[in-house]
Formats: sequence, C-alpha cells, structure tokens
Amino acid sequence: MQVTKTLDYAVRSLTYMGHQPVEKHSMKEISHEQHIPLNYLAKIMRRLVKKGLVRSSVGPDGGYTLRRLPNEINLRDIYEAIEGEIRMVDCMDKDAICVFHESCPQLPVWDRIQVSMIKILEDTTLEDMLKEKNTLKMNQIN
Amino acid sequence: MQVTKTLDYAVRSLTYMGHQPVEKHSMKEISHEQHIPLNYLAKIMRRLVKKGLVRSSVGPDGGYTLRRLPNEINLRDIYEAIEGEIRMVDCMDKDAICVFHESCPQLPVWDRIQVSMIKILEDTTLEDMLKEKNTLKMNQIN
DNA sequence: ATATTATGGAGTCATAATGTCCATAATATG
DNA sequence: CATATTATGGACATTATGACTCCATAATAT
Repeated sequence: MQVTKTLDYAVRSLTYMGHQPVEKHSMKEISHEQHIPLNYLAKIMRRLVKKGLVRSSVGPDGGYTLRRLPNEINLRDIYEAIEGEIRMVDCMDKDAICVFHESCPQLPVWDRIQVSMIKILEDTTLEDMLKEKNTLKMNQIN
Repeated sequence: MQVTKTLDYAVRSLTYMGHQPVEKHSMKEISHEQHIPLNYLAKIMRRLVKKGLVRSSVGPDGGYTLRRLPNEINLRDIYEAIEGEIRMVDCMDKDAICVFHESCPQLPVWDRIQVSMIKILEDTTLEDMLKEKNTLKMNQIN
C-alpha cells in the first residue's frame, strides 16, 4: 500500500519535463536533474513511451517530449503506465477462485477506497502539480 | 499499493469471530473455517493479541475472543495492527533527506489519498462488514 | 564515419511477504 | 498428578517483487 520508487521516478521525470513541455529532454539530463539512476530511468522511459505518454527520438540531440500538454496528463495515466491496472485486492488466487468470493465482507470497503483513490488521481494533472510546486516555493519565501 | 494476504487473513479472522463476539474461537477453528494456513495464522493472531484487538486463553478449550464489540473495532485498527502506521510514501531515504523535500509536487496528492483512505478505514467497523455480508447474501437469493 | 542517443532484454541483489517447524508454557479435565 | 490440548516465541525456508546493472543493438545528426 505504498508508492513505489519506480512510480515516484516516473512522476518526477514527467513533472520535470512539464516545465518545458515542448522541448526535448535527454535521459542523461533527466537522470542528472532528478537524481535517478540512468539505467533504471531508461527502463522507466521505455514504458512511458510504449504507453504513449512521451515521444522519443534517437540519435544525437535525441530525447523525450511529452505527447500531451501537462493539463492533459493526469496521475492515473502515469500510475497505470507504470503499475498497470489499479486494484487494491487480487481476489483470485491466480487460478482458483476465492472460496468467499460470493459474499466477501471486505471487498466493498477496498472497492470504496480504490474508487476514491482513482478519482483523486484522475483529478490531478501534471499542470496541477507544477502549480503546487510554485505555491510551495512562494510560501517558503514568506 | 495492494492489500496484503496477511491483512486479508486478519480481517477475515476478526470478521469470522465477529459473528459470535463473546464466544471463544480456537486457531484450529478459524484456520479451518477461513482456509488460512494454521502456522501462519498463529503468527497473525499473536500480533492481534499484542495490539489489544483480541484476548487469548491457553490450554484445552482455549482460543481467542474479541476484546471489543464489532461496532467498536474499525478497519484502521486492524490495518495498523498488522501493517503499522499508514503512509503512502516513505520520503526520507532511511537516513538521507530527499533532495526535493521542500517543494515536492506530488506529496500533497499522496497525502490527499492517504487521508481519504484513512477516513474510509475509520468509518468502517467490523459490524458494518458483517451487515455487508448479510446484504450480499440477501441479494443473491433474489 | 563517428559520436550520441534510445531500445530491448537478460541478469543481479536486497528486501519483504508468505509460510513452516519446533520447543516451550499454560491450563482444563479425568 | 498425568495428559491432552491449546497458545507463544522465535528461528528458519521459500518465493516474489522492487530496484537496479550491463551489454549488445539500432537509429540518426553532424
């Protein structure tokens, strides 16, 4: 029930790119600026490319660009690109069906949590997070 | 970001006991009825005893009883007994402080999710879940 | 032609989740 | 008191996952 480093890295990378949404950012640049291990970042970026969140170009002056504007990318997109479908419980035991499947008392609760979580993730765009950051910075100055 | 089997086992055990809140239930009984590996259940019950959710008695006719009524035990109690404090992110890298600590754009989001999750967990008691189960069973009959 | 960048996939390492085992302590009952 | 039954405590084993590394390959700007 925790945010993985991988997801954190992905969010950080995309947020970073969101500052100059149309510019190209190399892995080296992102890795350095966001303190993310280069090789690991490579793996993460591949997923983001495959899932259509960023566009990549190879060769000198290559790198990554956001495929959509920061206000068109929400946290659910990022979450699912990295972790796959959001689900709090894996009821099915791989092959066999849970014995209590028909009348599981806890399922509705986890479901409610999952729904509320998805709503918050969907309601939060990259742009929102960029603003959040600025607000925080402003507060610190005062 | 998933409910662990251990937590599921704990919730199932307590819900099961909730049906006859004042009666004693042996590990064997719970293990058998809820299809939980006996030895593993032993480990889980120890935590629930230690955290004050159930009372135990040793010897023949020994077993476990809820320490409070089903409407006085909520899911947050159970969650924290098993998993410890609820927190979506571990910002601090064990020893070192995250470089972006002061102005992290994602922190507020995970916090919002955490707050909403805690609220739902707190609002849901064992009794609620027992009712849930009955409702579901009723629905199935129709 | 060369240097620079991303891509793909295999492999490594540490940690946590899950589960097993066994020796011990408590206690109800005959 | 002897015995069977139950929980307790802790060590150990196994497996899965997260977090990374490495390397060979492909694309492309200069």
